[in-house]
Amino acid sequence: MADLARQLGVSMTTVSRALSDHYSIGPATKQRVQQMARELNYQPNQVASALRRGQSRLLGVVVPYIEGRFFPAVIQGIEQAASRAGFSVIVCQSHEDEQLERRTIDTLLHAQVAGVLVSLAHGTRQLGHFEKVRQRGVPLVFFDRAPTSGDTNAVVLDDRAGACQATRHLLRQGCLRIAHLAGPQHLSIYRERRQGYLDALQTQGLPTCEDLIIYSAMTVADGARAMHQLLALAQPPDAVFGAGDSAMLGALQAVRELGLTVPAQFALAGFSNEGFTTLTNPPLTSVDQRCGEMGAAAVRLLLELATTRSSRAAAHRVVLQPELLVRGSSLRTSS
Amino acid sequence: MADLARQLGVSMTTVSRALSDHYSIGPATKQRVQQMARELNYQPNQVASALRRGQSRLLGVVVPYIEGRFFPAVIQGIEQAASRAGFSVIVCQSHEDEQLERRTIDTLLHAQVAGVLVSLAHGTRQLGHFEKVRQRGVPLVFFDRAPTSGDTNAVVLDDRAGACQATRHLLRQGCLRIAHLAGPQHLSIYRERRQGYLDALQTQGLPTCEDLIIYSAMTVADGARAMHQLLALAQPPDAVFGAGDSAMLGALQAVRELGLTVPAQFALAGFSNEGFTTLTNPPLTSVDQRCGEMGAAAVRLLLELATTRSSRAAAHRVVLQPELLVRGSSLRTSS
DNA sequence: TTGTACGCGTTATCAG
DNA sequence: CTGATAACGCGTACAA
Repeated sequence: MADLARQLGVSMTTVSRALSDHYSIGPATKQRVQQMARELNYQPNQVASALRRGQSRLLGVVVPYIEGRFFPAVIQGIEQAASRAGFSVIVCQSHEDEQLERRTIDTLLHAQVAGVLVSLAHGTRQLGHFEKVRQRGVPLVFFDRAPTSGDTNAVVLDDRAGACQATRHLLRQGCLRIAHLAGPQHLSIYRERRQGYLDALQTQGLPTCEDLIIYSAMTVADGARAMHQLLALAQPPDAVFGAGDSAMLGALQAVRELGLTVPAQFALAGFSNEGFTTLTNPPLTSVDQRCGEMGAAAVRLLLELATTRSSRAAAHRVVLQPELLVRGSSLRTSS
Repeated sequence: MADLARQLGVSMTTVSRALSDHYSIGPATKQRVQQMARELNYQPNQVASALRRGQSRLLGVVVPYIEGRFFPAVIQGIEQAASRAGFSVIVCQSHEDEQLERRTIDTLLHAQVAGVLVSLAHGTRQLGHFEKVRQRGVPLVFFDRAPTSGDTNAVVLDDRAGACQATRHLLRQGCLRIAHLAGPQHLSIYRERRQGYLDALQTQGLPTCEDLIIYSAMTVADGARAMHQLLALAQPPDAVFGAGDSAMLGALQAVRELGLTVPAQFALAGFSNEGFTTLTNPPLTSVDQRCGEMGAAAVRLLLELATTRSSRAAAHRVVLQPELLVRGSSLRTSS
């Protein structure tokens, strides 16, 4: 920067201001400085800048893990939105461990990140480390897995609406008795999805029957097992909505092995739009979680907070509507 | 830090040195300082440290994309190894675009990363941006997709050996005529895998037949199509080794629809150990790419370079051996 | 509108 | 073994 100033016969202050587009610099000077900066291929030292301002152009992201489809896709969205705004992204994993989560938050704060995006580990109970973030004035946004207490900024999915949509779709396809594969009910996403399923039945004035709801850990094997159980009932269902795609994969395999044709005799719809849903035969109808949009929305919210920091206004909570992707496992040609 | 020094009645210099375990500090003093640091919950400002030393505790990672199974798994390995060594990780995507790749490298250099790990975008031809990294004295390691010119540090997989291993496994299972689903031959990984397949046949003294090799883009549909073609031959094969798992998924579906039992009448083995390989029926035998080990090895190599920077010794090239995971699609009970 | 001077929190250098 | 001091590169209050 000193070189630049000398070459132009101005002070470093002027250079600094011209490059950061400060208002008190004449347009002519600005032009000259920026021109020369390009010529000399000047690269501002972001570390020095971060030290001086106490804040970098880095966003920290904490996720439970980065395998599977969901989190990479969200990170993808975060990355894109961030880079558009001139930020880079540090990704850390909590491995579903509260202790590690606490440590990664520390790491990020030390790196002077300009903001933190978090999806909670399942085990997390104490939220003290996030309080610390707030105290340092670093904006904080949760996505997907947010604390239930309402005074936090978060971007979440409307699981209930998605489940309702999927179930109603099955009804519209002419299904009369729809079963549900439910996940562990201590996780809110699975509670919500079950509730959405019930909503859909109730708005149609249909009876809900606990025999048609099977609870499990939602593995492939669980899904297959559940179908064997359901199809052995006196009044077996003619469709199933599952709260996760893996279980639905097992369900699909089981249904076909039991000799039913899909979707004519039995229809299926899942949740999450996993990668393999398009690979099965027939492909699985599923509820997409809008991963990319979620990431983008989280960044937007974060940057908004960063600029209007003063306003201690009520916490924002963005609720994304999922999208039902209808595929062969539920689409009857008649409709 | 000033507080710390005052409380202990020593200088900041001493504190700094004690905390970084400098040799010229008495063990007793070290103890006292570190004790007090813990008590006051002192957190060194990494940004200031980075500014002063011209190097941070950040590693930059550039990958083409983070969707799918492979790269997240490698990043996982990188993250783990890095955090063990006290480094954090910035992940950037090149989106298979040379221009973007160049820009991410700049971003990382500005962030003063201590090292850079790169998996090349497919389109990259000019390697000038990497030369720049070297000039700044920042250690650079490629993983998986490395430049062909030999003077670079890289961790790669022995695709040829993996393919050979898989093919030999099929031979040992009693298969006599093994076909191959090959990928685009302008990509070295697919060339290598084809070669490994040929190696296996040749070492067994078996003839190789171009009719049994089908070239495609390796999609699910390609795999199915290929099987229809192969099984219509006058002398159809009794097994197939595919250079990618997606194609093998299509192949498996096609084979079963044509009425053959797997693995008794027809055996299959794929490459990459994708997530869905355990979900098919029967599960797919596949060659695992040791993603985690690759990440860890890359970090190890990088840190090694960082310490022995002076030595302009020959570039290291670590070649990882893949691991064949035998599953139901190729395992005959007789064996 | 521009320039001067100081400080952000560390660490390297040199002197004790 | 320890301490004083300068410097890393930038942003900003204040003076001109």
